[in-house]
Amino acid sequence: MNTNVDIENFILDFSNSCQKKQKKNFSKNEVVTTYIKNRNQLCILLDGHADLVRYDLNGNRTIVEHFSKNALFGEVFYTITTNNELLVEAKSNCTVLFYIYDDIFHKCRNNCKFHQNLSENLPQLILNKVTDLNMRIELLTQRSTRDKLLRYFSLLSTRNLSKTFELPFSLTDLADYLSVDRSAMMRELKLLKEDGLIEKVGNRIILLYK
Amino acid sequence: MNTNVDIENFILDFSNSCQKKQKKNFSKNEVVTTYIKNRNQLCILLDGHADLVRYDLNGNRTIVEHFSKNALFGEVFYTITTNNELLVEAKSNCTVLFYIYDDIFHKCRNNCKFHQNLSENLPQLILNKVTDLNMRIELLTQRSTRDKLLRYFSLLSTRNLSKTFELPFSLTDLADYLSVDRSAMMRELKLLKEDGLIEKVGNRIILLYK
DNA sequence: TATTTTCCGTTGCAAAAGCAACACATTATG
DNA sequence: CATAATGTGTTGCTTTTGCAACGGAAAATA
Repeated sequence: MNTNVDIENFILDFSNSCQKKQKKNFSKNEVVTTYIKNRNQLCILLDGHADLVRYDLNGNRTIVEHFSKNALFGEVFYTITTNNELLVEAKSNCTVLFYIYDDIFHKCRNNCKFHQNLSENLPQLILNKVTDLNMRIELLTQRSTRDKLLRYFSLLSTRNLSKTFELPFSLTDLADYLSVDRSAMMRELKLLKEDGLIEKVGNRIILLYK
Repeated sequence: MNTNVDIENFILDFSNSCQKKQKKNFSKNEVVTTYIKNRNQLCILLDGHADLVRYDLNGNRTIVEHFSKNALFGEVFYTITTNNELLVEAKSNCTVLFYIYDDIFHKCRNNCKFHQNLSENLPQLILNKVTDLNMRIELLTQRSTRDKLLRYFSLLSTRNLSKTFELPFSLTDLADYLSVDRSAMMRELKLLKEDGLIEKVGNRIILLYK
């Protein structure tokens, strides 16, 4: 079921017709939003790339999610239970729509075209998010750094329909995304190269197995 | 926004009125379903507890998700990209509704009460799942076994509104849920006790800090 | 109730991952 | 363009984790 076209149109409608929204642009490295208890914000990334980042008390930085076009984020999706900072950082110039989730559903009682579109399309958008999160969990449940790398590469390879692909992260960020120590990850990358499983040219990875 | 009552009613409606469904009972340890490519099944757990379990090629068992009342699962939420076995195992007697996702949305073009309810309530149900998955990711991104345990305990404590709570897992299963070695986890549990951070009486944990 | 199976708790040893530090390359920025 | 900031690649050492194995407790089952 390819719903991409539907979703494109829906988001356009959404971004043009809803009153209770804000549309903002951000440049690279700007903070798009910080997660705040009880605010219940819902955001749609119209364009660009951004990361949800957590800074914990040990000083570790974790990239919790990586967002690209049409990704959803905001407190609606996240029950905040710690004092860890959670922020969304723009990784490129990007455009974001902001809503308060409760508004959307209160207005849903009216029968306007916009809200009809909304209730038809939001499930699919959220569903995409769920599958993303499940892929993320599959990554994180790999027991070793090596397996995390291989799983991640295999995912990118599938997504690109090619054994060759660009990393969407710097290596430093990749470590924060896999939730491992950077130097340990570099060591493992070297081993993967030595074992002839991958090649790495700059930002480009080539899978050599299977 | 408390939507629990709505969702209860919706699920009742759902389970009584939809033609293209199956309702089945399972007893403890039975396999509820196996994830199969391109089937696109959607399941609702009406009652009981069940786990989504992955067996990987290294022989590791991972509890990917833990489901309780009203949880959603099935291939709709999961893009299968490996040959790892993914199965849902009943952890107690349970009742499950089975649908094929595509059917649900094709029928949505009609205006029957059931599908109106569906499109109103499914987003909220899925949203609950998203927040669950995000909590899961927060757990898995903890860098050490110790932090995973503490984070998990803190979650259960918040959920129970008490520093004392029952583990919903056997210790063996808990290790598979945190994606760590069981013996290493036991060692860490012992250290937590020795450091005076927790007490453990049978299946019951008592948090001693803060 | 007897017996098999699963789970708990522990340990020694090996392997993996984290930490800290550094040099060098690359990329931003005044 | 000069300089600062950030990212890459590497290494020695320490700590954590995983593995294998075992005995006993508890639970399921015949």
